[in-house]
Amino acid sequence: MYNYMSLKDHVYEYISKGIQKGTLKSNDKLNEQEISRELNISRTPVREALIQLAAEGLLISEPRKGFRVKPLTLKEAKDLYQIVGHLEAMAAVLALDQISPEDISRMERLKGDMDEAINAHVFDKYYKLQVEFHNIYLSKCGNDELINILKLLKKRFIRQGYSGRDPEGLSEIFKETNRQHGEMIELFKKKDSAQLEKYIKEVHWDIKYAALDVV
Amino acid sequence: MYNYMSLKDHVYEYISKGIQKGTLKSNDKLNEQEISRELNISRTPVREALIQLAAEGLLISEPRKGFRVKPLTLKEAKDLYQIVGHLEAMAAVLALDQISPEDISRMERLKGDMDEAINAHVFDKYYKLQVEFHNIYLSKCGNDELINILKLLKKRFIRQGYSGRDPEGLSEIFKETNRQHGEMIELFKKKDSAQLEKYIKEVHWDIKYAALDVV
DNA sequence: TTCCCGCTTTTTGTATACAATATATATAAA
DNA sequence: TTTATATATATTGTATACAAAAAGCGGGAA
Repeated sequence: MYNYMSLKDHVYEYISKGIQKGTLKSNDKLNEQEISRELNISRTPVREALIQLAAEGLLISEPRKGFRVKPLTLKEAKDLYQIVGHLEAMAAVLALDQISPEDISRMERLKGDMDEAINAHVFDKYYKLQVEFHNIYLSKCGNDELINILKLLKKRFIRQGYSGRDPEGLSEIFKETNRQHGEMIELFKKKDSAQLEKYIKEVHWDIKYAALDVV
Repeated sequence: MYNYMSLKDHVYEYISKGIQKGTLKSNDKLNEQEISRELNISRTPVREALIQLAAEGLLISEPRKGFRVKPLTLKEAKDLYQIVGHLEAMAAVLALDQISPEDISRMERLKGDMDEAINAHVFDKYYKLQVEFHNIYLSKCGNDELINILKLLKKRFIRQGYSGRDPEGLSEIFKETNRQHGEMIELFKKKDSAQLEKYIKEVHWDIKYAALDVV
């Protein structure tokens, strides 16, 4: 059996998705019994999932009170952005020697697709493409722990989709971030590691963008 | 009740310490029933602790097989060292403006104490002092998430004490790392952020030291 | 009203029970 | 002897049960 998923894992996905989609909001209480009723399972796997989610920073656990969705404050989002920026920069520098011409082409193609998505105002599509873009160099950095940590950290500030937000404002911001993707491609081509590191850290993951993820 | 600890938390500490002290070694199987017998509790809090430990990277979980102590390979230790190096460097730079003359004095005092500990071959003492030293600037970096992440990461490669290892070899290495602590103090004094970052990242957390933590 | 106290209900934390899978053992065939 | 197969045992995953603490509620006192 290849991808066996325990009930705990299902609950994990369920809550996780709820936080991302925005159905679960900051500070929302997670009632174990309620969840077990919703999924027609017992409380045991529910509690196990909640403990895991708390360990990963998505929930906070208050002894004898229960679990709540960890609120993402602006301060916390900025802190996370800063960390992610540093680690992404590190990954890019590590990947620099492993990036193939095909990787560069894929990045360029993705940049084009992203522009289309932005113009069409399909922001969830843009989001997915952007993940793919970053994953190209992450997957070549050679540091598996780094890849994992970044995945967990990013999970913490990606909440709810972009629906119901000002499309023009988002467009402007994403046009700029995608322009930055272009710059990054250039730096990869030039193999300018110092500039690449600085650019990713200080420009692309500038904490001013953190506000975007705070709900 | 201030520091309420659930049974789950006790198990967490128990296993956690076991890994650090070396009584639990890489790939050791964790039998839930056995642990619950040892601590005179039921399996429920045991499982909860194991899940949390797996989420934090200390254990690995194999579906329907159970939990094992995650082996720390040289590759993994190096990967973690590299990440910690980058994040420590980041923290130091962030802390630079917040470091007071008193902090510097404390660091200098600690450096002296560490030299004493090394000369007396009391390496566990050195270890504790060194943690305290690094915590001085970490606590002033202003990024709480960073502090947390570093704590978790370090937990993963600190295994078993230094007893039963060549004291002369350890002495030599620690003398050098403590000399580096001195260099760091100088850079803090000079407020030379670029050099400080580079030094911590490339010298103090050089991956060649990773081998020290692999058992 | 507002605050406080005691009672009831809910919810968490833990123990126990049981089903399903994995592991170990024994037996038989090559 | 080795390999394969059947059976017994141990272990995990999940459900249920229960005790202890927290939250909710109603009635009085200020």
